[in-house]
Amino acid sequence: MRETDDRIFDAALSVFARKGKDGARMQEIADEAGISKALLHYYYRSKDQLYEKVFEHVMSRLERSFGERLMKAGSFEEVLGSFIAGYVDFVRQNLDVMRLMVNEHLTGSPVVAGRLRTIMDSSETMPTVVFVRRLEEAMERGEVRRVDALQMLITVMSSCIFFFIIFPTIRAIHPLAATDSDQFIEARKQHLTDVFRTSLLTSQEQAGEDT
Amino acid sequence: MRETDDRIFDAALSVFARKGKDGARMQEIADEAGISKALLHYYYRSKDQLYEKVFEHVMSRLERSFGERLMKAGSFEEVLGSFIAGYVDFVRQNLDVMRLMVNEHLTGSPVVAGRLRTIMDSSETMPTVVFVRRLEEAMERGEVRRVDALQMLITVMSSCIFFFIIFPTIRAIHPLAATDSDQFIEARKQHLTDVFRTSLLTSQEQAGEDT
DNA sequence: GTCTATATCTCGATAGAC
DNA sequence: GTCTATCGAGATATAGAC
Repeated sequence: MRETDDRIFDAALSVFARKGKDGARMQEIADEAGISKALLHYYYRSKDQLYEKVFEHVMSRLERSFGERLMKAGSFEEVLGSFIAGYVDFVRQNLDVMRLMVNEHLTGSPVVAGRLRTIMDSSETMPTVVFVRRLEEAMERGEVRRVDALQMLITVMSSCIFFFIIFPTIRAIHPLAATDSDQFIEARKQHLTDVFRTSLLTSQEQAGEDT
Repeated sequence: MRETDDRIFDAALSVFARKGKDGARMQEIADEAGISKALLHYYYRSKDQLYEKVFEHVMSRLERSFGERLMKAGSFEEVLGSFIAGYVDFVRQNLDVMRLMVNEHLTGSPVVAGRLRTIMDSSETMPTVVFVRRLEEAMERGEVRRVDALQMLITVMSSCIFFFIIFPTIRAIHPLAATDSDQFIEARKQHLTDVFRTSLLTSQEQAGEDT
């Protein structure tokens, strides 16, 4: 059996992610961790401190994710494919992290924006940072047509993340998602890679056009 | 000064959207509506009933939005442009509606999925329904290359919605969003229309390829 | 470290005056 | 219709035994 500390952490992340900071109940976290409410307070004096801790950890998990893999990619086409696959997999394996971040944004907690800015600036291996740099380089070389690189980043990220949020609804409208979600997710990676590759890569026959 | 009823409704939508159903506080709603907590209970017996009412209204607002406009569009290229512009504008003008729906999904409330299914089936003027049908027709005619129409819908919707969720972060990384958000949003419509048009429309020189 | 029991506070909801 | 005051449930947090 794992350390109590770990179980608390996972339970807290899960509950905070679903209910938000205010909606979360200490009792629910304790239950999910299989301990008493008192013990929960023994480890973390208050709900605020527990949330703080969870949020810290989430941010660091985001920071060191799959950036290195991207650095190694050769062509921008490879970068695009790796970014999409890596991002989708990361979100799938860290659903609660994603939910927590979304919740943070919805509640308008001022913490997020400032922190993300710092991370984006500092970490040279942040996948998002690598993606933008590689995209800009590829535009320079004429490998891809000219677009606003940051807008492109936002578009690709949105497409990789948002469907996880509304998955219950997607289940209701897409047959494959209902029957085999893993297969649906793989199909989605394919679809996204295809859509954005087709949109970006300049072939000889296709003249570049900008905004 | 508007009807008390209206003020309550707007306040409730706003607070529920930010905090979720559990996280929302009746006191906060009362404050935002500029009335006492007691009066709030006078209008709506319980928090559950208030939430129910708000949710009902939100769903109906989604249902009859900008579907008619889409029906009139001629080519699929027009459909695409109208859908993106219409969707982005709808979300911008109904931010709380979007937040509420996202919150519903995060909390795993079973209400959403079932309801959306019904709406998607029933309403022939739902923008999303129109979009998918028009896309499929355009593929038949060879006006656009073959893709999974539902995946495409998800991708376009994601790109139109998600950036509103993470707007605080976007402010921190995109200069235009920080200085003039309206202008940023217009630029985003342009970007999305461009990206997906380029990806989908088959020109003579460009052979269709599928998943 | 972990529990049960309890103190303390906050929230949803009601009573009753105006 | 609107308020102040308050009840009772349920939440966070603490005390104290093991």
